Amino acid sequence: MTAQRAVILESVAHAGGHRSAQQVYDDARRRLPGLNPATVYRTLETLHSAGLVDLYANGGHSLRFSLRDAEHPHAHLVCSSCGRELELDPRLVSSFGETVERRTGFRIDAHHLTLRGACSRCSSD
Amino acid sequence: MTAQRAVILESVAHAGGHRSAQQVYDDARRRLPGLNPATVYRTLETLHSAGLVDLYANGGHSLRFSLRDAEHPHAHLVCSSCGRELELDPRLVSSFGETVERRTGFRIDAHHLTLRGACSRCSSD
DNA sequence: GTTAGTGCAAACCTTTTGCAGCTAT
DNA sequence: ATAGCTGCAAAAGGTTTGCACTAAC
Repeated sequence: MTAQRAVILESVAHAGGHRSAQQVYDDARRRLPGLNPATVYRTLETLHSAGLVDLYANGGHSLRFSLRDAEHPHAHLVCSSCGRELELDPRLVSSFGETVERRTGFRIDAHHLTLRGACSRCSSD
Repeated sequence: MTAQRAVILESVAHAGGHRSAQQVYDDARRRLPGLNPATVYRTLETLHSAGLVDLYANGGHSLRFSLRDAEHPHAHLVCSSCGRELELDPRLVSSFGETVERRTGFRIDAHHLTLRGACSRCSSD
């Protein structure tokens, strides 16, 4: 565990996670000047393989990273129109996941669950 | 409606949809040599605005396109391990969607619903 | 001395943009 | 003439790779 990794992991943990690589990079570099983007990506990949960090795609333009929290899987609701992101009650996610598994045998990875649609503000327009 | 658009639309419709821009491009160019990637993207955007084509992000590395089928929204279950794709009973999707909307005000776009996880075969390993 | 991690720069892939030419009204 | 599409080439944004250097066991 190097200084870079510690700083990067802290940055991911920061703000409850859900940060883009760019955000992690900016944040980490503030505390560790000279840090390189490649290091950020490589480290995030390493942390992901180690099961410490989740990654998912929020809309095709960048990867997102968050601390893994095995006890509390959650879904992301991404508004296609304004880009706002909300989190969905984990219980809703798990009960849906259980229903799907019962019916199809398919086990949804709740850590990667990203649902697109329209948030309350945008759908009322 | 130009020749390019017809060919691109056909390519999207092909194989039940869910194709990357690259797949659409390769397929369309086979029938219309000289076709340009920029034209594919611009046309897909146009078709999307016209409500003929859906687009969504599948895994962060490329956009996916499919024919819009307003009558039969469906979710896709993509196995992260073997790549197999299953379709999910639309009724499960809509009831989940209704619950989410009741609780959060967020209206999930069922046309863009792609869930990753492990299929029955792979999760029993 | 071997292995793992880092910085740097360059490559890469997907997507977007500027511009000139063409086609059909 | 005008407006809309297209091809081309170049740019843009995000991510990955090759390579040499350093630090740690």
